[in-house]
Amino acid sequence: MSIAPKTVREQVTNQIRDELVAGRFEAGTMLRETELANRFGVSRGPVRDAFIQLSYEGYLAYHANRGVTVRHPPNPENRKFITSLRQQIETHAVERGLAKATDDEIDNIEAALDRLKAACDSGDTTAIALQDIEFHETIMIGCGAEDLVSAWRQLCSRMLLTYSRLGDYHQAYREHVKIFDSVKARSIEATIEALKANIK
Amino acid sequence: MSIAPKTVREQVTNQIRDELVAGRFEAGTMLRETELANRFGVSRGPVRDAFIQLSYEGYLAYHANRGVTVRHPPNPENRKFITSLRQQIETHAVERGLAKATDDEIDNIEAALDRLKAACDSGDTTAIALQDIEFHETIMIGCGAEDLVSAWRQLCSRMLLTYSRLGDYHQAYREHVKIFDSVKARSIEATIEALKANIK
DNA sequence: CGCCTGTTAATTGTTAACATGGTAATGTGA
DNA sequence: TCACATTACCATGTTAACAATTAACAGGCG
Repeated sequence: MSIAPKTVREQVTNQIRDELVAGRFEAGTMLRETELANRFGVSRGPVRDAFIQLSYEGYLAYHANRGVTVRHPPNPENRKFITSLRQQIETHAVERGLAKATDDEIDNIEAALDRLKAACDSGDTTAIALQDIEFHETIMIGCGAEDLVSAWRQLCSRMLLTYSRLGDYHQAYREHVKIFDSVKARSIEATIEALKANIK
Repeated sequence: MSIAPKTVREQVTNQIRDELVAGRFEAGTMLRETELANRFGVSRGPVRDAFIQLSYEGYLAYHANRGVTVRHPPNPENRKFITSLRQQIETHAVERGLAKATDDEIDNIEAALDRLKAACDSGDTTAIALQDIEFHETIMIGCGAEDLVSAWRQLCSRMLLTYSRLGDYHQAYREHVKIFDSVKARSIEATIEALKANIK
């Protein structure tokens, strides 16, 4: 269920997010509604909506009457702390909800894993970063933790601004396979173990 | 620095947020752009912007082409977990940044405390809830943790949907005085202690 | 009788024009 | 030459009209 973006706003939002994660804009850069609207061939409305949304996803900073700027990635110390919070949230979700996950939801997670594999095979680091996070999100939703997803996403998003596990992303993929296998086996302990090995 | 809402969007956003925290809308209720736009005497644009923003603050859930609904407050088990995360974030902010807080920032925190006092004196529980959270936010910003504020806010927001420390809000106020005194004395340990006593 | 399909009313999605505000360049005075 | 006020430009803020989508309902078919 790779959400097919239907509305113009979603397409614009996704496109800008992709470019942000790809590092196309330097941190601190001011983004202009008109410029992006022209580039995408749409009006300023959806671009505006996208700016508000991406601000609250953590990628952009909003300044009234002055537009948005690209946020700086978190500093190393905060990164460590954020990673710890992320582990706690995903662990909590698995502990509380893995047992209740339906087969349908397991299928969704497997589909997310497939998309991650495709991204890894293509070598497109931006796609890998986004699919990586989406895989984890699918697990959380499968565990019935939609409640925590938005806060969790806030924490992860900006980490992506310097996503660079590029070293060996096939290793990263293998870690995710391991996570999925544990999920499929409905083993809470093994899943948490695998998650901890992956989130770092 | 009680942010004076300048744009229509900010006013609309604040107004809707107030009503949400006040419990004016039942959880699951669908909010209509036109209705609110008429009530506030503005066009649908700013209301739309407010919906997107409040969705990402955690109060509303967005459904493409079908508008927004009021989110349900977190269940008791998640509440406990969220409270723990909140404590960790505020503690982390204080540990890393209290020493570097400038006198100006201490003044801002004191101003926030004054506004909380005014709210308590008035007995307006909605205002108390919002000033409570704003006081904590001001501390985090004072400690240079803007980086973590948006995720932190996501966690707190929905808790407000059932803010009910109403029992004795003068006790709550005293707790905040204690926090401020520790902050002013730049005592990291005492501040963390006071925060832990307050966040529960 | 139940299900499917076409229509309709209502709501959100999008657009382009207009209003407002901020920034930076320009010119004036000391 | 520098400080400061003025002004012009450009970007965002807001609006209202128009387009697209949805869900509900009515009619017809199996």
